[in-house]
Amino acid sequence: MDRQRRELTFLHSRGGFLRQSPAPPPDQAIAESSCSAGDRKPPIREVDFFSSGNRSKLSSDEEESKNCKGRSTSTLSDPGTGLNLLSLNSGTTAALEDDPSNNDTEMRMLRLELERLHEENRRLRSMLDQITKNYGHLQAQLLMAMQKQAHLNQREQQQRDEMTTMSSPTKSAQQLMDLRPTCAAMDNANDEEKTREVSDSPTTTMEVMSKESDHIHTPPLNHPNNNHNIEDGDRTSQSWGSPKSPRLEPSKGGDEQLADPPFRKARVSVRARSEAPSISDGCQWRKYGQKMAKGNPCPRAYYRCTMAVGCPVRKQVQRCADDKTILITTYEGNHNHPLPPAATAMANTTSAAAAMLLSGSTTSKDTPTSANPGYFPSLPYPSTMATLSASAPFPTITLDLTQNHNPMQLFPRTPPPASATFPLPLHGYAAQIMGQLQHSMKLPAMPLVQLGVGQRHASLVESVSAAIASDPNFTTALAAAISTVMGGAPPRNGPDGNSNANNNNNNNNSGNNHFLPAGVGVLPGSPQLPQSCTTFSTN
DNA sequence: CGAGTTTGACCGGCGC
DNA sequence: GCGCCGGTCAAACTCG
Repeated sequence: MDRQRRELTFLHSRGGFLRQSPAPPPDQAIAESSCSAGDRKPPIREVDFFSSGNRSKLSSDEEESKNCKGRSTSTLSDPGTGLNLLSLNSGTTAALEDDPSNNDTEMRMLRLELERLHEENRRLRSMLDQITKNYGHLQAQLLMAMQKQAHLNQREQQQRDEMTTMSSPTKSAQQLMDLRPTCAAMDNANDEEKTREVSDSPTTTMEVMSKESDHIHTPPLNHPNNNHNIEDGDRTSQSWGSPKSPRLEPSKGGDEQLADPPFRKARVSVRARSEAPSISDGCQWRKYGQKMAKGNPCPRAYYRCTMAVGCPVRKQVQRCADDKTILITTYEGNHNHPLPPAATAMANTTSAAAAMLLSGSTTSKDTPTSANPGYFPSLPYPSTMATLSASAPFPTITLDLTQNHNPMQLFPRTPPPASATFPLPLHGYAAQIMGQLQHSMKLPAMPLVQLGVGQRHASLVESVSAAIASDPNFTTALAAAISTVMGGAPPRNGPDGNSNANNNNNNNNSGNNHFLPAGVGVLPGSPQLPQSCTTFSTN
């Protein structure tokens, strides 16, 4: 901002054209100019480096980028913006006309200067993109290296343990317990080893991008009971932030309680634009606290799920410090009760995200049949849309719904192997949304389930592309579909997701605890809905 | 009057 | 050891 002010001051001194601006404070003026310019250029993708290390490491670049972005919107938000300012601002013109002797020269100088700044802006932007990419690659490499190393260590340790098992069974048992971190239930010993490794390593978060943030609020997903990967962890640690609040979840799941290692829990954070104070996600919440968090002028509210006694699910709601229109909702824990369909749909997505986060880091890349790709860089999504939280005390996956993207970007850029399942949580939504679209736009039914993923994507893309081409109301239909899928109600139908269970196609939400492989698309009417999940829709 | 919210106090972890 | 901070508790308060 200082930089922006300096720039404005600079321009002011150069041409004096800003002098005529009716007086909004610099910040406001910037915002206004940004708005008036129409922001025809997509904003720099926001990259969240939750890790303090990363943050500190990249802070300068980030700052630079922000400044760059700010400058971009204030003085050269897009090609020609500067000129537009000059030409559209009558006051400016008048100011320049007051000094006819230097008009041409000043104009030329200003143009040159603006062009130069624009170039610099572009350079910085590309630098930021590059840094983001590099960061992703490095993190992936680091994780892989750590996993390999850990795997080797574990093997050695295991061999040693086996040698001594006969004499000290207790110790082995204890070690086994220790191997159960957040992603507790693993299918085999190898997974447990990997899991442990992961929990010790920096957390990866991926930010899934989505679109139409104004209408979509993704539900978080912590979920649950269906998800083996998270269930144990959540059950054992129950309350979120469990290390600090062990009493919150008195006694449930007795057996698992015995082992109560202070391992991390996965969190699912959702960033979505919303003017509403909070998002309704199909669950009932009771506020139990509010705090001012450091570094954010907006208070953080704490909610607890009240749909069932003793439900361990918590959520935090806070507005983004940088952009107060962005609501950040963080979910933790698994519901221990059936959810309304509206909530289930959402929860499915969020739980998939959580599962992905947890199992993703526990799954080796060389296991192609795994349901989850191991690292976000391998995900077929633009890495810049994913926020990775590496330093958070809990593994956190952030679903960023604040960016506008083409609906097609819900799908991977490149189709994954046909044998793979959807690697990312939003696929659940995507599938549902597509289902809604099929319905609302009379698209031919697509047997998604039978198709391989690649085919599925291809079909979807083709069909939807065709729909877009043939139906100008696609956006409307998409919005309606999203509203429906989000569990909320399509604007015309109903109030909010809390009670609007019937709007959702997924009615089979109770009692089904089958674990949904992370990212498996949930189709409307899919019987494989998780029992408990957290969902939300817009208010 | 019950359910939900507000808000100051309290607790425990963590960094210095 | 101390202070900061995040998270939770619980009494007081509000609202329908």
